[in-house]
Amino acid sequence: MPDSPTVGRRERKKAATRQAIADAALELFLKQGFEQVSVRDIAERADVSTTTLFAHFPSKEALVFDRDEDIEAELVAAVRERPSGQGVVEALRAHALKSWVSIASDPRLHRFTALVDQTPALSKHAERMWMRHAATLGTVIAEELGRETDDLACSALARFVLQIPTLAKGRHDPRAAVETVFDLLIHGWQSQHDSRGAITGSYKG
Amino acid sequence: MPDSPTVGRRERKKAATRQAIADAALELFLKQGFEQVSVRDIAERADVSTTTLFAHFPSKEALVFDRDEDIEAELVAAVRERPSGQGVVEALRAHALKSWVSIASDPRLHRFTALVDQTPALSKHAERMWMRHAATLGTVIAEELGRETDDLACSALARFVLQIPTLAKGRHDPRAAVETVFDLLIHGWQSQHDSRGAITGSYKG
DNA sequence: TCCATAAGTGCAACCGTTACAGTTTCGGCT
DNA sequence: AGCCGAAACTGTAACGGTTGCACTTATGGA
Repeated sequence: MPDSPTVGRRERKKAATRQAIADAALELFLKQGFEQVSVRDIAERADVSTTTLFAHFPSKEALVFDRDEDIEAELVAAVRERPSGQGVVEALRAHALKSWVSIASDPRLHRFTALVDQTPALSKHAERMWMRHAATLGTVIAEELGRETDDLACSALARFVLQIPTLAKGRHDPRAAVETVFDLLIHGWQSQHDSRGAITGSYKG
Repeated sequence: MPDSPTVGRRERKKAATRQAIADAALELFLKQGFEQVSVRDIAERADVSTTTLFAHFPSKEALVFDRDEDIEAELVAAVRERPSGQGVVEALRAHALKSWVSIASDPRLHRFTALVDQTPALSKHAERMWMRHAATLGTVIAEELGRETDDLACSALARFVLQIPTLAKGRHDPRAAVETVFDLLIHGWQSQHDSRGAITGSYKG
């Protein structure tokens, strides 16, 4: 019994097909580049019809991010199952450091991250992926805090936190970048007073 | 002399062509819906070839946001030409209230905003538009404050501020939403302590 | 055992987008 | 005034992502 109970042959085959498609896609993309591979090539390699391919993935770009749903689930879990007494922001910070940063800097995934970074269509898609999760995350945060589902502070927090992966990407020290931005979110930009120039000056300062 | 000097016939004709295309597009989109109109229809209506159409606009979606560049220019100007002594954040807040909020709630533009809101491809494109401006805005802010071009606090501020249009859209009081989010950016989420639940609780709180 | 239904197939078409090779139109320069 | 290179524009054809459709096959539950 390879899986959890009540998983019939049908579902296993479906998962296998999906995985075969994702694997074929990644392999071809890494070898030839995203633009150089057509969905028909991928379907061929995975031995399915293009119709089936699009039954499993909504677009060519989505083939690369097949763990999309898991990532959202982990994000939600990080907030929902945080240690009692821990604030939502701290839970998100911990999750960001543990999951995003280490994944992004894992040398085994370097070829993957390079592929995404070097392909505009994929970077674009990744960015939109995070924003799609923002709505979900926003309602989860609101729920956790007992606020209205569409509470503005919660929606804003969700959107801003999910900008962080994009913001940290490509920095020499992504970990430090994540920490810095979380500190900014917590304390606000008024704390940005230094000798050079204040971000939040008052009128006639 | 209809324009500024040194504007020859060539440039005027080019601008006219561009405008004709944008006008044709908007007219058809409003009448029949974005998906129901093909770029060939639009080109036909504007009496140009589809090749010409794509020489002026990079995509079908972009036909709707032909003021894109002006909007970015205004954004940059709002920061660069702010009253002396005014903080960057305050300048952005003022610009948001003056330009974005009033445009978004202008009844004359209702059909336009409704079109965008009801067409996923267009909402998506609008959101990406703002993010494209984030890079520019980030460097301008950094420049104004005499920081490194890629200063993290500046990049983050730019991205977050440009989330605000999306965040405020669809709220019953967009103006209040803008104000609230700017206050959050300035003071941070630690200020979110109320009787129900603190966003930034500490461990073992 | 039988059947409703989900998964997969193959084909054809739609449509956004681009390459290409050519023509017309300007604007600067002599 | 007249020439020339560049810019704007054209028409056609193709490419490739995506979808609709009618159909077959396999599966799990009744």
